[in-house]
Amino acid sequence: MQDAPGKSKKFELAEYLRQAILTLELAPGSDLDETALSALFSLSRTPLREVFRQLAGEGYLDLRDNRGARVSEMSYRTLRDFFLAAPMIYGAILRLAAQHATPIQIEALKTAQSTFRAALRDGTGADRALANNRFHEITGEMAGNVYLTPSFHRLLIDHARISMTFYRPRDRRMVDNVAEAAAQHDAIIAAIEAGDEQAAAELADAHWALSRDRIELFAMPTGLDIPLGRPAHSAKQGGV
Amino acid sequence: MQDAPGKSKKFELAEYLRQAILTLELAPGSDLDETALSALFSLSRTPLREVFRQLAGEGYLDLRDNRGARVSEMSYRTLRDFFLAAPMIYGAILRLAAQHATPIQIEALKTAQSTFRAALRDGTGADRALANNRFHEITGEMAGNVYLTPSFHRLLIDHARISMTFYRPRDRRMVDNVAEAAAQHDAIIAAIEAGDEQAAAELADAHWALSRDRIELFAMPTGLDIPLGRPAHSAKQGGV
DNA sequence: TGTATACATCTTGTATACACATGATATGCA
DNA sequence: TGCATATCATGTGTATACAAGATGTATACA
Repeated sequence: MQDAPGKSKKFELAEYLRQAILTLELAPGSDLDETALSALFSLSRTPLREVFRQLAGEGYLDLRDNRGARVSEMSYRTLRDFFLAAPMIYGAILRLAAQHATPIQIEALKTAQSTFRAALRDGTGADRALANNRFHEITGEMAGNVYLTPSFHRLLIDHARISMTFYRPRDRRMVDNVAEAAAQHDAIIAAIEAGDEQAAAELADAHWALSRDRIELFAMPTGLDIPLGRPAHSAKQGGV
Repeated sequence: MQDAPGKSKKFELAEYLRQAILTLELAPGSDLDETALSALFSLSRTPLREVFRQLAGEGYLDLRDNRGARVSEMSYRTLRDFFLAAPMIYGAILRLAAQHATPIQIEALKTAQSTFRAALRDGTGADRALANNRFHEITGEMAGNVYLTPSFHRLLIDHARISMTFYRPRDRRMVDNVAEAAAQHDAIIAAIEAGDEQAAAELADAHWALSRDRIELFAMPTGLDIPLGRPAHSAKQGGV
């Protein structure tokens, strides 16, 4: 699966783990088996363990002495911490992005945005989350502040996982919400291209407000329209 | 030197490297020799390399493929980035610290502060930098926000290194400046203990303003009171 | 039946040997 | 003399073997 040595095996492994964690293919808190992964990627345990330590540093994994690696946890505590930190950090990132973005980076951002829109139309939830993640990572590169980047990356990791957790593609309001998020991305691109840092900062706030709304839609769904006494699990609703 | 196995050798090594980097004992950009360190800590290269990767994740080291580890660089760019990010992050940290600090943490902070004052009186520059670093690390623990912590730690690393670079213990104004910083620490403790987040946030700003002043004192020294033609390096000025 | 201890098994941690990449020096050719 | 290529030295990257620690199970005893 990953024997094409276009990049090093370590890089492939790290990339796989990152994607799998972002898309919840590897659930928060789940254990990673060194021997199994080592066999799967035909890589010995030595470099594999180095990758573990690196990903732990990036916030994807937790390492416990003598007891192996786990995908980093998500709790209600982290959700609260998340929405405290995210608007501040992201506001700063977009402000700096508007100041410093290069034409090449702006092109990359536009490309990422069309990938994101394509994922909204045709892709799976994982495609959508990864494309969205890529879009925001580029804004981080534009900002180019080494002191903000580490926290921003941690935020992006859990942003992807929170989105994967709370998004319901069957809920019309969710779909509308995400469509609006895509529109905000376009506005973000415009603000950055214009070098309008004030607009960029305001869009950052709006983008997180929308994200909070999405979670509230999940936490407070519309009531089920089913009379009492009729078992809910028999309410079949058809295909994809 | 480190054969007391109170903690694991890996931990000892990591701790040594962190301290050495914070105090500029290991200069920014300098190369680390795996074999030499491996011999020095009587630890094989395998665990040593794992420590390298971890410290790279924490921002102490840069890893380059096939070309070993280096102490992470400091440039004029990082200095600018630093003072952009620091007030925002530290303001948030102190705000949250004022909200969440536990009595035990407040005790730890007071202890750290007396250690810091002791270092000001009797200690070396390195003692002072490490004690100051510890003080601020505790405020980070108090805030307890996993998304802010990584950036805050990066800031603290370079804060220590910047302080070590720019502090002149022979300059009276520098000494006054640092004494005022110590007074601010006391005020920070008081604000946290009182749960006064507004005061804490304002102190964060003031603390960074003072730090900027310190660097300006270095960049713009008082003119040498020596007639032209007399070589500066012969101006001997006596002991510690 | 419940608890504690010893043993077996599995997993993680470290050391060592070797393979591979990089950079410096030397050698051949124009 | 200048440049290109070959060779070698140094140091990084990986695999494997073994040691040490942790967990689960079975047995003995209260």
